[in-house]
Amino acid sequence: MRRAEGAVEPAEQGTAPRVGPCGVLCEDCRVRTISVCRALAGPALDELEAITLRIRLPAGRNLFDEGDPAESLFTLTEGMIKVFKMLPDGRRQITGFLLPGDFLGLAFFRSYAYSAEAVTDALLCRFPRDRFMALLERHPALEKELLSRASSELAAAQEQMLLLGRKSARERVASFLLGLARRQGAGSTKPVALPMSRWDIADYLGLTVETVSREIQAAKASGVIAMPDRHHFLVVDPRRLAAAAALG
Amino acid sequence: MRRAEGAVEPAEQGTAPRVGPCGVLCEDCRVRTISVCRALAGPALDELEAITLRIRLPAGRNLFDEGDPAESLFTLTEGMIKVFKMLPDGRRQITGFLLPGDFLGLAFFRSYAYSAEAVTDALLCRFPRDRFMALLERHPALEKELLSRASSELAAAQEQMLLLGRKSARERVASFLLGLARRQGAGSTKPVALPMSRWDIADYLGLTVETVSREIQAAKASGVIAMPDRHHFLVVDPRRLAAAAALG
DNA sequence: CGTGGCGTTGAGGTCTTTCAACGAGAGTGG
DNA sequence: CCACTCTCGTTGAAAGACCTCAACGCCACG
Repeated sequence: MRRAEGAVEPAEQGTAPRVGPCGVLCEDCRVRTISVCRALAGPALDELEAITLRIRLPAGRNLFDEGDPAESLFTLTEGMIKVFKMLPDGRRQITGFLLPGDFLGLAFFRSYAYSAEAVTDALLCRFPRDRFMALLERHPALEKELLSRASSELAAAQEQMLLLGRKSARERVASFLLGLARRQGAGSTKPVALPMSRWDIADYLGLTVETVSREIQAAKASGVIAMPDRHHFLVVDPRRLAAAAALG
Repeated sequence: MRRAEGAVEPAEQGTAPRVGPCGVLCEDCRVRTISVCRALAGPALDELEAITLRIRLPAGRNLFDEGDPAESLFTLTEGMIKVFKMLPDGRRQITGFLLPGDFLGLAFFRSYAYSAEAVTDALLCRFPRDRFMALLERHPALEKELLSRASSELAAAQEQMLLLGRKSARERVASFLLGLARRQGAGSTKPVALPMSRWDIADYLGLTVETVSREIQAAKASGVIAMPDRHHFLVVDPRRLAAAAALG
């Protein structure tokens, strides 16, 4: 869990695409970056672009730790990031898995209240905190967008509290699979990516790996889902999966 | 759980204090209201005051239900409110207990994502949603304050996820008591109010009433806390209580 | 004085965890 | 190429923390 020294480069400003750490994908990833930032910043896009740094984070590398000074904010443009808190004795609770487009580091505090680590290789936009805050002053629309996102995150957090406090192991796993399928916009034929380890799933659902493994096997055996391999699944029976998730 | 018809009155505008449902406390509660709203609105106070309605909510009455159209936002000025989500079969998860000064109903959605109910008799300021949003447009400082509060709430939610997902019953109860004591700014001699029922505590900590009762008794028996009565406690041994809470 | 909600306590049950073993696959180095 | 090691994932058996069911005391209330 060493600190990220992930390749950092200033945002593209000239016309010719530079070859960065992303190699040939660089121009493509720039397009995606702009698309994600536009969703975030709207009319403030140009100014946001000007303070954007691009970061590549290899799988397993951590972005920052709980307690680190919160010097940057991020948006994820590609890959998956996990966000978690730990107890002194090593117990861990993953509070979220981030997908492209998600915002990270919304902290009005001096230091991060949680740690963040790459699940898969990831690409992020990094914004220096002070410059981002200055941008916020000039663009109320950006602030409103952030408030809206914070509001959504809060709703998701409350849903997760319901899961952790009141759902059985079977319901937790079903809810998790269903949520993942929905976020990835999967029909019942398209396989859903499950890139995180069973340990990560367990720490997200407040269970042990063994229980997670058993429940996934049970779901497979009952024909609710199918698994082409251990890191992809198909929702075979959405109705039964939803029922198993105890949707409220 | 009927809907709140709690006495609603327009905010004071004249000079002479009207006698409202709060009776003789009205002027006092107006002072408190303004103080709370100033913390929220800063320089926008006057405009906020102009759209403020005061509500009195008796203990046990609910303010709104999950799914209701989100027509209002609130701040609590006195008493305690609980916020919760439910599953179709009746299982309940309380996601927070609100104290005076706390903001409620921060939803950029059409409807509330949770229910809210008074734990004790409560006084609130109610802001019509559309007028509040219009105010937000004109006062970026107010928006920033909201973002800051949302950010704090998110941090608290993550802390609670850690509790629900990874802490033992003993640790949960200890964390809860400690958190309550801190929020009420209690020294080790001043009793801390515990106005909610054991059922509420259980639904907040993801436990059963019986387990909550047993753990509270155990804490009492071990001399970590003392209880003058069933709804107040004293932190006798802060160090041991903190240790029992598995602080991270 | 009966009734009902709240809180506590006891005994037994069960769901999840703990402990343990094993197979598959990836990376290493001789 | 082949041991060797390590992580990941799965499965089984046993243990335990918390839940369920039940009974009881207390207090407010009609």
